[in-house]
Amino acid sequence: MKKHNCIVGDESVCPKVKLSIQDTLDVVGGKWKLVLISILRDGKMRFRELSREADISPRILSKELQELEMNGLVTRTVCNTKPVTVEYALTPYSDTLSEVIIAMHKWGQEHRRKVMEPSL
Amino acid sequence: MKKHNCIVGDESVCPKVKLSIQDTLDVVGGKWKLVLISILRDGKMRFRELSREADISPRILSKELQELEMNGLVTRTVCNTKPVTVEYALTPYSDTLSEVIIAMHKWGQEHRRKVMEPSL
DNA sequence: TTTCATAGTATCCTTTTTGTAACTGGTATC
DNA sequence: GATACCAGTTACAAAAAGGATACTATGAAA
Repeated sequence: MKKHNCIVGDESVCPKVKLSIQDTLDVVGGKWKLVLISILRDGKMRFRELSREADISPRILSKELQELEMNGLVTRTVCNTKPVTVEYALTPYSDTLSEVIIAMHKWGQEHRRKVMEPSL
Repeated sequence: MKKHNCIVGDESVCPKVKLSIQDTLDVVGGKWKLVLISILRDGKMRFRELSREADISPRILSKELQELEMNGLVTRTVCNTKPVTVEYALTPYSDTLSEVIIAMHKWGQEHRRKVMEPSL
């Protein structure tokens, strides 16, 4: 079978792929982060909007956004509006996740199509 | 901001991206599935091997493999060997996940590189 | 003054996930 | 027979994730 181009030689199989995937999952794993990012790709959004859009409770949303902010994927901007509003937007760095998001988007679509096939 | 090509018109933002991502996460979300698939891309492997390779306990591994098998991503083959061995291998369908896995692999590598940057 | 909207936080609870350790059953080896 | 390896399963525990509800604080509108 095809081996990956692996710089470090070791035990039996290169650990880099496994590690890389795990690193990625550490940052955008879980139920919500990629969903939130994919929603924010349509443009910045306020807290409540995002909450409604993603159908996620404030508590979880708050936590997820903090984590995304910590990892430099999202910015939080407080606006001087009538009731103070807060805008969340993607950072340029988050663009590096485009491939991942697009790939998952495409796969999800195709998979649904496949699963929906009439009793094949 | 750019809108996605959306067939169904609705509330405010197209739900298809969100749904597609969630569909994907339903199948390969969680801590292990993508890791296991990425390991199996190097070739079929037996239960214990996989357990050691991924550093995952038999209980979890068993459950994850069952779910992957249910979703048509992995095959389970019992071999008539001295002590019975069981081989797990990827299905052709799992190849459709290549883009996702490669994208996550690349991103994880790049992200680690970025995070490791000496006190930038 | 009461009410509503904003952006969260606090509290409590349930569900899901993950892990550990021990154990089954089969075959082979010592 | 005792031991060891394989592929799991079972029972139990711990932790993480997720969710519901209520609440804070601010300011504007009714």
